[in-house]
Amino acid sequence: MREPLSRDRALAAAVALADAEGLPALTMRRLAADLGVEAMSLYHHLPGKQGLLDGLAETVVDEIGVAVAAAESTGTDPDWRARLRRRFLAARQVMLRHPWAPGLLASRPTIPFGVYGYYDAIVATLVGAGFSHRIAHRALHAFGSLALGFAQEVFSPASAGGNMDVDAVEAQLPAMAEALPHLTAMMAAEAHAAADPTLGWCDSQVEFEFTVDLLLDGIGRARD
Amino acid sequence: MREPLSRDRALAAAVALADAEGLPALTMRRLAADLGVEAMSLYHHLPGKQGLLDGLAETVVDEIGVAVAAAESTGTDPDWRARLRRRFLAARQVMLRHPWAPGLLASRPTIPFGVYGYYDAIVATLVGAGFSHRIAHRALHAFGSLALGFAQEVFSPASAGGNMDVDAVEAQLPAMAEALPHLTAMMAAEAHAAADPTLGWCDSQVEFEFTVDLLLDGIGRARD
DNA sequence: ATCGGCAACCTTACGTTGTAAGGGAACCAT
DNA sequence: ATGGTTCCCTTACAACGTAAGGTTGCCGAT
Repeated sequence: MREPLSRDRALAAAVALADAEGLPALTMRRLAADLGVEAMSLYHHLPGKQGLLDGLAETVVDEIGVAVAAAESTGTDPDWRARLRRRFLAARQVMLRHPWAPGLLASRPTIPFGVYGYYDAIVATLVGAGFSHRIAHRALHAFGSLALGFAQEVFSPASAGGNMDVDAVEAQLPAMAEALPHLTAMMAAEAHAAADPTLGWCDSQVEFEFTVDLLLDGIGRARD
Repeated sequence: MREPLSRDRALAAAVALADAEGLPALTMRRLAADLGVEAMSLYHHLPGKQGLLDGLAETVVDEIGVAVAAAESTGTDPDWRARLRRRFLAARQVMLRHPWAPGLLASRPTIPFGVYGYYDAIVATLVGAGFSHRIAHRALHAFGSLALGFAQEVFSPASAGGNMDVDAVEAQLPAMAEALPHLTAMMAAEAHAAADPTLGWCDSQVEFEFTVDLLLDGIGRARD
């Protein structure tokens, strides 16, 4: 006899399924099948599909929590910039493991509980570094999704579920080239558009860190 | 006899429906009903639901295009900062009219065509102001969704579809207060959490402009 | 040993979604 | 008048989330 189903077992299977085949593949019937169980059995442990997705979001946020805690414990750097930077980069590692997570978090109508704790720690760091509440508040907004490890990449919404059809875009590129001289020139100069696709087209580690540093510099200046 | 259906008429009705009742209400049958037509008739003008959503995204982006063009023509300010700022704020006005647009754009697996033109103009402005292609590229990533008029607000995903249940959050706030001292203190000091909800909790014009200025300052410094 | 109760799980069924397949009516050029 | 084209409708199906109720097997109490 198999061990009884449980919320945790269901959520773990859901994460695995989403990792392997994407969020759209996560259906009640499919998840139940993966667990060797009938669809309706899930309802004894999860309050419906929305509850499942909420649980998924919660799981990811918790995973960010432990990743950040681990990163925090490596160095006791008192510099607020370094501390926040480490947090954001640690969060990003989690997002890289779960490409569906950004889209999921953005789609949830309710905020996973752990996010509040995460943001509280950020505010604590800022206030402890001499920031006013006002600037801290604006900093939170300015960070936006970066604090959780992902950038809203309009250029590469592949993270939002399915994979983008690179070939299709590539095919119509020549046609657009002459209509978009500056973009074309920039892409030619930066020719890593197709290479290095981690969370999307160009969302490489370099871009992410550049933006983080830009923002940290900015709010640091806003404090003074 | 009513005038024949058309792609444009369908898209216009889709925008109106999404504006009035949100993206989830936009179903093929419902849209057809609004047009006084049967669901399958839409397939003669639109390639399925995905095609409809693509068309919707395209429509919004085009709307941003005209809004930006209008804003651009008001002043011939040669300052790149002012020009970009005006663009972003104009784009934001469009997003405020269509709260579902950010979520839609983020969920689309393919990039609406007009976005390329929009970004090309941004690059043109930057390069014209002496930016290297490298910095221009990073600037695009740093701007992220801000260039299109919205911020990835993890604090207020109400824009992603339904409305957030403010009361429910309000109810559990006291319980979290002691666990989140810094967040609580900040919210008390900034007590406009519930007030001024344009695109969400705190995403007011002020926050948006603050972030825009932060980024423009930052990339300006990165150029030098 | 028997019974009641209680989980956990399954079976069936319904409404809603997107959409494939084909039918019919109006128009238009020949 | 006729054949084709365009536009729209009718019917049907598979997949989804889930409401309602049935079945199994274990438990402690009698």
